[in-house]
Amino acid sequence: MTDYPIPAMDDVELVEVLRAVADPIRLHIVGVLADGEAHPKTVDDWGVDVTKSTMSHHFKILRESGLTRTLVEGRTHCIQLRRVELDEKFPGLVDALTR
Amino acid sequence: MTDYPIPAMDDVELVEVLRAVADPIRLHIVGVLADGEAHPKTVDDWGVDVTKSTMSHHFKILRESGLTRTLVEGRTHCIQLRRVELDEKFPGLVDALTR
DNA sequence: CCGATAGTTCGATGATTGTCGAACAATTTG
DNA sequence: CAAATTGTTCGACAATCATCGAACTATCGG
Repeated sequence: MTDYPIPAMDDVELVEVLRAVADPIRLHIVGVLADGEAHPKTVDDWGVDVTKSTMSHHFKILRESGLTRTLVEGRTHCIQLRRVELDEKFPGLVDALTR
Repeated sequence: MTDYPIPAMDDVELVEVLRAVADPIRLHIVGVLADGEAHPKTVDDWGVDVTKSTMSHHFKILRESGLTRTLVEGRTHCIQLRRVELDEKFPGLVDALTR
C-alpha cells in the first residue's frame, strides 16, 4: 500500500500553488475537482488528450503543490481538492480559480 | 513616444494570468501593485536582486498577460494593476493573490 | 497462478523560461 | 550638442518543463 505524502498546509507557498495551476491541463483538472468530490484518476474521464504517464505527472505536481490529496482504494486512485485547508490559508483563491 | 499595447480584457485568459504570477519576482511585483497606485519601474525600488533587463522582461510578461498597464511620463515608466477590469473578469483573484 | 487493469516511475527529448550583458532608444540636463 | 538617466531589445546560455514510451508495481478476477 503506497502512501502519497502531501505537504503540511503551513509549508504550502502561494507561488507554488500558482505554478501548479499555471498549466492548461492542471487548471482544467482543478476545475473538475471544484465540486469537492474525489475523482478517479482514470485518464479517459478527464477529456484531455495526453498519455497516462503525463497525467500521472500532472497529478503529482498538483499533490506536491498542496492543492490535492490522493485517496487509494484498491486499484483505484482518486484525487480531491484540499478545499477546507486551502480556503483557510488562501481565502478566495480556489473560488477564483474555479468560477 | 512608444506605445505599450495591452490585451483587451476579453482576450485575457486565466491560465495566462496564472502563468504570469507563477514566478516569485512577478508575484512580488503584483503584491507591491496591490495598493492600486502606479509605481515607477526603477529597479532599486522593488527590493529584488536582478538586472534591469530581467525586470523589464518581467514587466513585459505582466503586461502581456493582461495584469498591468504601463504609463509613460517622459523618461519614467510606471506600472499599474488593471484592477477594475480584473475584478470584473476574475472576481476575487487579485484579492486572493495580494491578500 | 495468470492475465487484465490502474497507476507510477524512469530516461529521453524538444520546447520554454529566467537570467545576464551589451547594444540601442528616448528623454532630460548641463 | 554632449552626457547622463531610464528603460527596452537582442542574443546567448543554463535550467526547468511537458510530453512520450517502456518498464515496473500493485490489485482484482477467473
